Amino acid sequence: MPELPEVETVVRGLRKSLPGRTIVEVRLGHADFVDDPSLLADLLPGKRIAEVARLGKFICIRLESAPESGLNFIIHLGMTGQLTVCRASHPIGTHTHCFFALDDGRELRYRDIRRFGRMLVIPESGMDEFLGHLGKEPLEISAEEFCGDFSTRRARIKALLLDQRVLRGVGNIYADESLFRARIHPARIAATLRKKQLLALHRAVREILEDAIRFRGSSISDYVDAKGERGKYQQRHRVYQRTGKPCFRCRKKIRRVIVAARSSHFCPRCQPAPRTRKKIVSLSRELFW
DNA sequence: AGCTCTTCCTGAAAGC
DNA sequence: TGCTTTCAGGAAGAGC
Repeated sequence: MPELPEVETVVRGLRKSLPGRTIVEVRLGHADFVDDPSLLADLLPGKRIAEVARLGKFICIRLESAPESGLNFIIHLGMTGQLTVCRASHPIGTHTHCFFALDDGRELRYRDIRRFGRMLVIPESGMDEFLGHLGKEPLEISAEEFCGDFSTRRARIKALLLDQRVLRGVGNIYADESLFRARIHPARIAATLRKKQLLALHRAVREILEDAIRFRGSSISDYVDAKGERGKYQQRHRVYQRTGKPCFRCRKKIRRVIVAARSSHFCPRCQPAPRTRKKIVSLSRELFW
């Protein structure tokens, strides 16, 4: 699934071919995930691509066309979205729903098997409001800000890591991998963590994401970059989808539990279960240990 | 505030 | 073998 490292890899790829190109035609197929399909088809043709950026898990393609102010073409890949650039003659894969023809004979294509993605156009003037719904960039947030944002929250740490209003870009894979690196159990209440643990987590999130970007992301099922190539970080996962396999640190079997309605993988020895009240201690043993 | 459940969707995998 | 069921998950919304 595309999370920050995968989206960053796609964005870096798009940056090599899109800036300077003009979109000449928009063709939409089964595109019910587009907020306003006719607006998209009306506004994009004739627009020149100025730059490509990443905002959390969103891809932001900035369009310019004097004398109007800029427009932002925003894409979220959801679970199975693929945004690639290829020759217009390139064979079309199944579930390819959007085509954006460019002025150099190539096409920006969007393929999305489950159609959990999202596409919208936002004028430059609306970007502040859009960004207001998103938390801080995990690669930019300082240790102080990170500790400040987490230390007062009574929610489970895993739920907060996944909450895009807290940090933008972390998803299930990197939340689990970061918690393992910081040796924190996913069900721990954020406010009960020691400063030292929050600092370790801040650092772990950053290191894991940077490492994953270096390996061009994780390809679990459908993720590919802008050239259609798979990532390699899935080979380096320490806990994610390793249920029953030995921990790389201590050899204890990796466990899987549901936290924040998401499967969460962790090492029961390296990431000790949260303390619980006596009454439910046996239940908690069963769930977390 | 924070949790759980539901919805969207398809394909892989498990169950029978 | 082949059909049916279950599950996975990012995000948003409902309800508690």
